[in-house]
Amino acid sequence: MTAPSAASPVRVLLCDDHAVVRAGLLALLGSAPDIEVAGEAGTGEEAVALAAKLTPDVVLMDLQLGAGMDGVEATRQIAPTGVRVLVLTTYDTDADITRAIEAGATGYLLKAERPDELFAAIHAAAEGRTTLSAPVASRVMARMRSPQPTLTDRELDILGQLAHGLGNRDIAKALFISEATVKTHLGRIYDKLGVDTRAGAVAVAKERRLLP
Amino acid sequence: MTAPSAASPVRVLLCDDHAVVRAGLLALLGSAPDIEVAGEAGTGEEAVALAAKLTPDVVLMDLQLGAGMDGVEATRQIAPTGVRVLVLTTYDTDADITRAIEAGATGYLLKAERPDELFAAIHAAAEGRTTLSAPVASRVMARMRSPQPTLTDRELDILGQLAHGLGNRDIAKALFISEATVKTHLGRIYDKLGVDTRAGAVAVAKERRLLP
DNA sequence: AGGGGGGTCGGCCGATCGGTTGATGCGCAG
DNA sequence: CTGCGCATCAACCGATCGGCCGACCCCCCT
Repeated sequence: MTAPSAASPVRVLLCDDHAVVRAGLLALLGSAPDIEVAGEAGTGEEAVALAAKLTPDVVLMDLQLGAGMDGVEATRQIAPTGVRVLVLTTYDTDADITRAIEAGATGYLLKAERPDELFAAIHAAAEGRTTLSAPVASRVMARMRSPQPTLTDRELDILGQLAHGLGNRDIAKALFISEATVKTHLGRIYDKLGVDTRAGAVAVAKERRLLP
Repeated sequence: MTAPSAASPVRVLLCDDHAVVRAGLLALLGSAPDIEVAGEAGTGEEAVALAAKLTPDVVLMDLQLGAGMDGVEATRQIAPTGVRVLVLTTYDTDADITRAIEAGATGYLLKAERPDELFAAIHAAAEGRTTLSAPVASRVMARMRSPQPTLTDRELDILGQLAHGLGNRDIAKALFISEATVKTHLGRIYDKLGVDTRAGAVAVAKERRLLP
């Protein structure tokens, strides 16, 4: 190791909406001598504020934060300030990974990861190095090889209404466009999702977590 | 308190597929003097085996356990042995709550709960008393007042196929029944879910986690 | 100026869906 | 025995969907 273990510890800000998980992480990280928990946040808004106030070395960020700002949005606001964001979440969905990375996350770990990997990843993140959990790395590579088609914002709008079970006419009214336009978008959505029915599109959308 | 705090501590078995959460809970519960972690399990199968071997006072059970046996099934196997099962999970979905309770869970806590509530709930569970997180209790009460319609097994079959985006003809073929029967079931499913389209049914099904 | 991607429309038509009514057989509790 | 719930099937009809054309506009980029 080139990094001295007796040097100043890495200061970490926890962000998770589950109090039990926060408390658990707090206790867990407390057992690592060279890691210090500088603060805790239960919401995205709190995380952004505390990251600015405490300027920790690393923010440990969950993506699902219940109501309000989600982890991706919080990451998008924190990353530009120079504070490293290490995502620690449950899901390894393509959409989550992509959004987190393009929001500026330094690393992406799964909660299923071994604790010592978590410690290592925190130190890596503090130095700006990227760490990805194995399944995440795999998915990233897979995506590189065969790029998934990306839905446009408008297509996601249509998909959102579709997931509420609305018919074409109602979707049209909800989005202030004509029914013909809805059908055009739907056709493209089917193409991109590899599907040919509404129900199938909703299923794939829920599966890939394309919708909130 | 009638319970002496200096008496033998409550022995707890952790079951969660996330190593980080397990380690965190381990550290967290270690800080409670009258709670002792007797073991950890990362899968349902492990939990069942360890519950039989260690006979802890309480099993802290997550419902989502990744692949293999889920938390409900594990609970169903552990509860009859007399070992209390305290569910500690993320979601407060009607379906999850119902299934866990009817599987024999003694309590149902959310990970968003405060740690001291968790400690209290563990002690309560050890004595056979039930603890429910506030949102869970609310949902249980709401369900009591206006009982949600329950889908029959067959209807869940149809719903499962529907969630794959199949058309009526394909659903019929997949389940070895006639298209007419599929439509009859669908009509009842629409009624029960308060919906009138296939896409809507899929959305509600995914929302309430009626499907695996 | 040209080109491309995204969003917006319209029309057409066959296939499918959604709703309804009615009927049969089965198991189970009162 | 007699309901009752559940699963199964049939036939019908209007409404909707899905797929296929082609078209226009706007913005960004080369």
